[in-house]
Amino acid sequence: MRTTEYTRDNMVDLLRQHGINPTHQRIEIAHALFSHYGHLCADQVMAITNAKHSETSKATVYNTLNLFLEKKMIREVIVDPSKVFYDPNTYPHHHFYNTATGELTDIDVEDIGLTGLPQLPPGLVTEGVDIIVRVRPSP
Amino acid sequence: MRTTEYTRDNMVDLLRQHGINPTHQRIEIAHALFSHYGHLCADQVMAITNAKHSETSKATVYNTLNLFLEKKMIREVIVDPSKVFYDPNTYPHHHFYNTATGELTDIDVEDIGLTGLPQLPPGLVTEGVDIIVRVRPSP
DNA sequence: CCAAGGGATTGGACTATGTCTAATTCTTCG
DNA sequence: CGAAGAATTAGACATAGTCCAATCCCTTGG
Repeated sequence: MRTTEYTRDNMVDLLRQHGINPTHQRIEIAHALFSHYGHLCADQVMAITNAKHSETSKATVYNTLNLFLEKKMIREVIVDPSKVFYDPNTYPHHHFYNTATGELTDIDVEDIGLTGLPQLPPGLVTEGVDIIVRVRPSP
Repeated sequence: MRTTEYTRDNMVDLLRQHGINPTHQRIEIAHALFSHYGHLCADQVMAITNAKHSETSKATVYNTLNLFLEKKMIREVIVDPSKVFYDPNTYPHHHFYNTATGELTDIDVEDIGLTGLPQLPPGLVTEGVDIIVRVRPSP
């Protein structure tokens, strides 16, 4: 578990560590993602970065999120057909997804035991395993 | 594993078993899903049902797929941010997802051992557990 | 300091998936 | 037959995300 504070200076370092040129917009977007440690979607990221003064366009938000993904600085979580969540936690873990509220909660990878994955067809390699536990309020 | 043939007559029975009034369009859509045993998305379903004569509108395709989901006659698989796959196999199982080709392959639930799911916060119940193994061609 | 070049950002048009609505058609049944 | 209710429809609409050409900005060399 990370204990770093998510200052803008630390964001600059983080970006550099991932080979990303730290620009104003990228710093703000990284800060939004990491300081609201959680699971934001693109429009939430945009709302947060533009809360005070509108300074980042939709195109840049999407460009930047995709750049972060490519450089593996963040991860995407696909649980809702209508939008992608971006997860600043790249340490292996899984998720509870509350289908009523849309809330995502982490499950530590240590907490789940997974055995007996079938062999892959030849010529394929595993990119990752996502476990999503869909939950809802009891009736 | 089902061995039934997916004739239109059998589709009528299947619809009735799920409390769905079997209309022409619903029979065709069920037939498309079950005879192409696999994982289709809405536009593929529409293309198949309208292959010979165009007789089913986009609205009906979506209405019907959502009705089938509601009645638990099929399942949705959310792995691609841009579209939903519909899965006629409602027996518990998981998926390989080939991120390069978009291909989905079933993993029998018996083949995977899953232990130690963390306790749910009170007031929540589990709807289901989806395991997605993302794979890609080895480089 | 200035100018050039290249990367970053931008508005806005565009695409694709999916939803909504009001009008129409189909089916059922007295 | 005729009324009522269910199903279907075309097309407008909503929304997430992509694309592109124009502009901006930052760095570097002279």
